[in-house]
Amino acid sequence: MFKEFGSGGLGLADNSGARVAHSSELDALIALEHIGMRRSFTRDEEIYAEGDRSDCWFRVVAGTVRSCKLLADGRRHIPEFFFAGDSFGLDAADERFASAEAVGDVVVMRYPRGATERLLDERPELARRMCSATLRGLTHAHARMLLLGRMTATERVASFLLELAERRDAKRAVELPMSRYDIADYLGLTIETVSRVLSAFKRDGAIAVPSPHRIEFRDRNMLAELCEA
Amino acid sequence: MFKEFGSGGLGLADNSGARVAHSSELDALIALEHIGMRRSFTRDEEIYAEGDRSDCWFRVVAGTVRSCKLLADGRRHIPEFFFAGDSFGLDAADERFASAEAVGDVVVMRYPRGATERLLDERPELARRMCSATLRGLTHAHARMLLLGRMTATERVASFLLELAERRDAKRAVELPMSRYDIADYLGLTIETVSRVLSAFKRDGAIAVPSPHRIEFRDRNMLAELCEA
DNA sequence: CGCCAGTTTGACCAAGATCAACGCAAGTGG
DNA sequence: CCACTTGCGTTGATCTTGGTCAAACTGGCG
Repeated sequence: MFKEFGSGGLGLADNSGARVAHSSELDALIALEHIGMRRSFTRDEEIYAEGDRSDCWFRVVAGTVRSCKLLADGRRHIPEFFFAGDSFGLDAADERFASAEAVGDVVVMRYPRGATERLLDERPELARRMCSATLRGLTHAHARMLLLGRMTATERVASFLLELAERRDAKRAVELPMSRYDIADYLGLTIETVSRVLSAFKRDGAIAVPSPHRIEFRDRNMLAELCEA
Repeated sequence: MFKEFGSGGLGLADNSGARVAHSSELDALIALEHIGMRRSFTRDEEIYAEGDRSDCWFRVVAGTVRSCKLLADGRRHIPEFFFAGDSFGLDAADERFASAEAVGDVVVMRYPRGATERLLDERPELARRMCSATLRGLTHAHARMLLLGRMTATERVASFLLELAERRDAKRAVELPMSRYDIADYLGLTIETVSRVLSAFKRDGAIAVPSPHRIEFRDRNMLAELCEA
């Protein structure tokens, strides 16, 4: 069910686009790289906080980023994970709705908002790309609402594993860079439920779990059947 | 918590924008109106179906539209309602992810995709507006994920009432154009739970319900406290 | 070796779903 | 004009899924 992902890439690392960027587009992408700055973060470090001014956006170079939203009583929700090549932090409001944190060690490019907007004015092709990345993000958000609103715990975990596999282009196994807490808060469940569902999948021979952060697919069909609309 | 809404308007009916459109922008918006066609739909009529080619998008002129996603076993989810002034159906994928249906009698403007794209190429201001409407839609989607993933039934219904009131600019009372089924599928609950929560609010003096489709606020604070992050 | 964080497992509990009955107003047809 | 139906909405009783609380396991590291 997950054909569309994240806020997506913008093209440099984009291997899903049908056409190769022609030269003016390529120029634009190179120009974009010039206004960006490389930044590194370590595990659990905050890239930006809820309520910060959203005066820049990012692209993941390496590692995994989670965005987080906290409720007053401590309940946490993770609207999205971002992997290498994904953009994040491009926001309509000028205050951050959610924070962004490094799941492990992370390298990102940071693009200031002002310079980006000037660039977009000059390069309509780039603006187009940016817009369609946002649109893809919206599609993905809709798929996630369906998951959170109407799917069972089993279906959620199965969808999650397959989504991850597809995003990371993994056929036989998938690395889980995030903790059970992160997975639970992404899926609207508790760590115990996530753990139990994974154990059930293991029992049923759908997956193997050689280490808590690695899942091997044994019967991918079984998982796929669980989450098809 | 709901400061940002739907896929938003694009300007003609937009009273929230800080600046008045200057003349070239206005031209662009008028040009947009020229490529649109007025269409009417009656209660429960389908505006487009899941899987249709997404070769156009719409703006609601009057009435309420729901978008719908059906799971194989009949479970339904409503990712979004659209009211007068909201745009919908602008999609990244070229197949519709969800259908759109008229909640009651509805009038919409229909804009073909091709003509829109040509217009956007000529009018960067309009493209900018379009893009930021999409971005607002994404913010709203994130708020909805939080609701579906982490909020209780009581909090969901309270948020829903306040969201509706804010979107329709209603201070003391709000009209519910949709059925309890629609509300339930929007909030990831059942009709029974929605009904029970409304009854509880009534008992507690937070609202009055003179008719099933009209809610009057008696203690808005009580509702607000229930859903603040 | 023992500690610690993260994960798993088990026993129990509760929020919300399900199933079923009832209410109520708007049609409909005799 | 009044029975009868029909489509929603409400309420109540019971059940289930997933949450809560608590204990046990596991692998890495001082």
